[in-house]
Amino acid sequence: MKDMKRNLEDITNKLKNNNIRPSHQRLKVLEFLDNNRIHPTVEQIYHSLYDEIPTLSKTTIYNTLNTLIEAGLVRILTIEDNEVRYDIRTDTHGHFKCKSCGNIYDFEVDMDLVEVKGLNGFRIYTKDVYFSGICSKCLEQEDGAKIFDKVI
Amino acid sequence: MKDMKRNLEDITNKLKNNNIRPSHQRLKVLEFLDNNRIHPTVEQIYHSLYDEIPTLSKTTIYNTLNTLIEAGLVRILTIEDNEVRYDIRTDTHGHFKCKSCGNIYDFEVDMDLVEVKGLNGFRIYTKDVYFSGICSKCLEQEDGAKIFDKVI
DNA sequence: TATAATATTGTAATGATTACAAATTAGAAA
DNA sequence: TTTCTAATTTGTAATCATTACAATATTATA
Ligand SMILES: [Mn+2]
Ligand SMILES: [Mn+2]
Ligand SMILES: [Zn+2]
Ligand SMILES: [Zn+2]
Repeated sequence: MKDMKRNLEDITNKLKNNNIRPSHQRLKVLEFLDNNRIHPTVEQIYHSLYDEIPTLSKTTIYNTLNTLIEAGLVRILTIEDNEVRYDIRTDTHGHFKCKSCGNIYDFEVDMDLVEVKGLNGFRIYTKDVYFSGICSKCLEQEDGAKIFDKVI
Repeated sequence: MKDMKRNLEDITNKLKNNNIRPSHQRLKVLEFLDNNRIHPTVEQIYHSLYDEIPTLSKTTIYNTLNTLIEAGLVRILTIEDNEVRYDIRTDTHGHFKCKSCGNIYDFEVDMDLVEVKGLNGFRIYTKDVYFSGICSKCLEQEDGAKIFDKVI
């Protein structure tokens, strides 16, 4: 209870600090991203908030996300064709997509030590890492041989 | 001259070896990807081949690329929202996108040595790396201070 | 050459995102 | 609290990339 309120206050301040009016819709979108760290799509966010906000428009989700991205509070993930996802974590971290369940996991990676060849004289601003494979849950649940045979 | 012919023969064999009929359009698409390592978009490929093949349809470009991807001869790059690109290199390598000129460069990276936390029990199949910043050409050409001030 | 299988083409359909203007809401001022 | 104005939300239309589909053309083989 208290945590919920505190959290909402934090989110409100987060918006205010970035000169973004803390409207009901914006608070709900940011709260959803904070509570559901699943790198959701626009569709997922819209569908999840629709019960609470029956007048909600999908355009508002797009507008809000673009506003949040511009302010650096959210970042966009385009790890695969035809699915754009949104991440409330903006610090450097890697992403793993499970080919079986489709879930996207965060992982920690230190790219500072990685050696690269062919970028002499280049100025690097961002480093993104994207892995894919089968997550531990899917490996446990499903039959090992089955997964091994699956065409990837 | 001779190299061109040889190259075309190689491309034809490449298709045949993968049970893909070496049609005129397919040869031209693959040849373009081989000769122009710029990670082109569908639009770029279409536009470049249109002079040679006036009857060319954009659907053919899509069909051909999907066929080549399925055969593992080409891979798709979705390093940024709203631009899908295609790469004839299918071996593991990194990509750098210049925020100034928009060009995408290949670079060599050894991901085997990279340490990650949070993927215990995961089976990893692919590892992709995507950097962004300013390329050496743009740094040389433009005024340093100007680039530094530019909002990224 | 004749035939059947496959590829190409043009057009229509789909789906995600954006543009835009009207309606609503939030925040400051009175 | 009420009023006023600017910002936000909403619904609809427009745009753009990609795919579906059927007709036409091409290829491989006999
Ligand atoms: Mn993440
Ligand atoms: Mn490449
Ligand atoms: Zn999984
Ligand atoms: Zn550049």
